[in-house]
Amino acid sequence: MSMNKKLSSQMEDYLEAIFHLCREEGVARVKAIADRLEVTNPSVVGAIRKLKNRNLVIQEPYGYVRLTMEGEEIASAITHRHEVLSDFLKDILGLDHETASVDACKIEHAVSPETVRRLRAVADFIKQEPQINVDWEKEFKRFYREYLRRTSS
Amino acid sequence: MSMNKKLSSQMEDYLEAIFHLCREEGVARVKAIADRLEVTNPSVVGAIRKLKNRNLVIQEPYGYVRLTMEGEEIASAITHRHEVLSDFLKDILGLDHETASVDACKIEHAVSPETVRRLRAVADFIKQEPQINVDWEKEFKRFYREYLRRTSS
DNA sequence: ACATAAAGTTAGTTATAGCTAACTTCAAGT
DNA sequence: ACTTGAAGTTAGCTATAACTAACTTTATGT
Repeated sequence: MSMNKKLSSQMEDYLEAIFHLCREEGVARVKAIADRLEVTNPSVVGAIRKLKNRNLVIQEPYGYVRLTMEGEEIASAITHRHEVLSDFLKDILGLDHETASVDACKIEHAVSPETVRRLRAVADFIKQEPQINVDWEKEFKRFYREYLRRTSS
Repeated sequence: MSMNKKLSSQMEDYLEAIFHLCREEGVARVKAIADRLEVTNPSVVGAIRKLKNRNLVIQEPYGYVRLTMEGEEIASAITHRHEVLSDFLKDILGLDHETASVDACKIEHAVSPETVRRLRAVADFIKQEPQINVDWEKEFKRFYREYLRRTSS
């Protein structure tokens, strides 16, 4: 059903924000969405109108914003992508939490499902595989320090 | 000097296309850029006008398009990002060349320089580190097959 | 050399997505 | 109950980046 043209990265961001606000506060308000995404209220209103037309959100006039079942499905898929990416950036690349989350936000709109699956698998492989008997965090950190020294000179 | 507001991903794509065409054919033509990016001639003309205003390309009227020194620098940085990503997707995640290149094209506009450096370092680490005495391609492929079997059920 | 095709260009339209300013509705506080 | 401020909304503007249609310039084939 619901003829599904791909969502723009902006619309994905709105969906994701609404998803998290509903989790955290039970409900999403225009103002809260605007604050989270650092845009103005009118921008949020415009975005919600589009998402309503696609049957991804519901909103009683002047009131709460909630995800429809379909919106919920899409939003949790996006959130999953975000988490896989952010975990990979933290656990494998060793980025700090903040940088990992910011980078994941940008990348999450660009990666294919197949790449997400494989990124997750690589992270699991490195962490679980007994043949890789290396303290990844420690050893990669050491390697990366040396790597920077070599390439910056 | 050239006050450097960040380029949009579209402008990055144009620069990159011009860069490759100049490499491959010595020179870039509007038509060739349009074909490569699958857009129309007027779109290319508009993009070139913007890049000219930023002093990133030169074009004699009705003629060839070439990169300025500054354009060349930026374009090769973008190309480098693309190659690191595409290598990582191929060599570490095991994606086929085509998928890796397409995905790299989309991701390359989103990743921070720090993440690119670390992705490259991880690829080198896995390939070079003697402590990881694993035939990565073979072992990860095996792991991923099993991983898919587990998670799809 | 000249007609014709190909390439480049311009003008004008569309869609997305942001903004400000101005207005409406809702919720409190007194 | 009424005022006031916060939240939601609308209208209208801006910028980016694509498109088509129509025009100009350049290149080519006979």
